[in-house]
Amino acid sequence: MDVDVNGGSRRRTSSRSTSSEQSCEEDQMDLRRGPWTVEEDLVLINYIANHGEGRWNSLARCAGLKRTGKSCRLRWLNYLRPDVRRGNITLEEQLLILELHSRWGNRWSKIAQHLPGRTDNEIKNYWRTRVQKHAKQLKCDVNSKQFKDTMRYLWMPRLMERIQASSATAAATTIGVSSSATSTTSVGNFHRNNNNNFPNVGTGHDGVLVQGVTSDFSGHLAQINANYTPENSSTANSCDSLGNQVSPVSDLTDYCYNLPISGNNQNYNFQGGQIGYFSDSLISPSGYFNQGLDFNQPMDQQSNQWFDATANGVVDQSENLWNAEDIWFLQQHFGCSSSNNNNSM
DNA sequence: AATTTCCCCAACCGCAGTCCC
DNA sequence: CGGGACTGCGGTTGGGGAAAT
Repeated sequence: MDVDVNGGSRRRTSSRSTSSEQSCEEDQMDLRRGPWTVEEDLVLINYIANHGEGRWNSLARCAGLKRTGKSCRLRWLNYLRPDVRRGNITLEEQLLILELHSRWGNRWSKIAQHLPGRTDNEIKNYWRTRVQKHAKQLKCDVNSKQFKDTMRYLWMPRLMERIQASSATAAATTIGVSSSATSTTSVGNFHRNNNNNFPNVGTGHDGVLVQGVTSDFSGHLAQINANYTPENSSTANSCDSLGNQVSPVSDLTDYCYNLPISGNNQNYNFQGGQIGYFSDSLISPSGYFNQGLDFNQPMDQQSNQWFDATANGVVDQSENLWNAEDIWFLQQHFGCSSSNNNNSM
């Protein structure tokens, strides 16, 4: 991401308008807009390869591109730059986006700094198309506490569990041992590790005070990301036709999550990865687990009618963040009603 | 098969911040 | 110090492909 890492990238190192730049200025008439052509891309790539980036307005003129400097900059940074990472957002990246967005809000460029190769535009699009869509499905405002808690207590733990599961599977595969998602790896055993080598999260990076829920969760993130690179991501192990990495499970959709849950109000154990850290490090959303529900009662006995409807495919579980049990849970605890059988977009 | 609707994402726009003259 | 030029950021739009009807 293009940021003022040292406060100096915007600093002009030469006088505003050199003679060579001025000689180019007559080329700036009838500016083009809209999609870039292959020829334009090549011109821009070649010019930057020879002259470097920056000074976008003069670059556009001198390269002979009938584009604004802003357009050239955007095209380069979001598409042509060699280190732009293409393909689906991986689970790790999704988790990181959710975590960082919960901390910083719509600071896309800042979030993008922590996802190498991803652009602010891409993250922004991801958020708008995926996250906000699910908020609408739940008829929650994406900025509401309800939805944020939903992300924190359902979505993010789920992501972590999926990452754990795929990591365990990959590891077992590597050593030739069959494995299942019920690995002995316990998410609940994660603890803040300030020695992690993922420096950007969980350790007060950027002057952000990381504490409480965020702190501990960031510790988990740090663990997850300590060994993460785009190359070794457990979920980025396939490629599309262009050779770009594509996550086989890039969305929060198809995972069958196993409730019911422990009846303890805050010791909220999910099958699979053990999410016992809720009781220690995460603050239970007020009252969410404390409404007298019998979690030990089978889900389908509690909500037969609705469950049947979802099980019959009214809810497209392959494309929804929330499976039937989740939505039931959300209805019970958050007052969010599912709109999966319609489209509120 | 044709049409409509939905969804994704590249690109644009406006604004604010920064730098230099 | 003010103003113009430039850059970067976040919000928004619209084209095109996919899915649904």
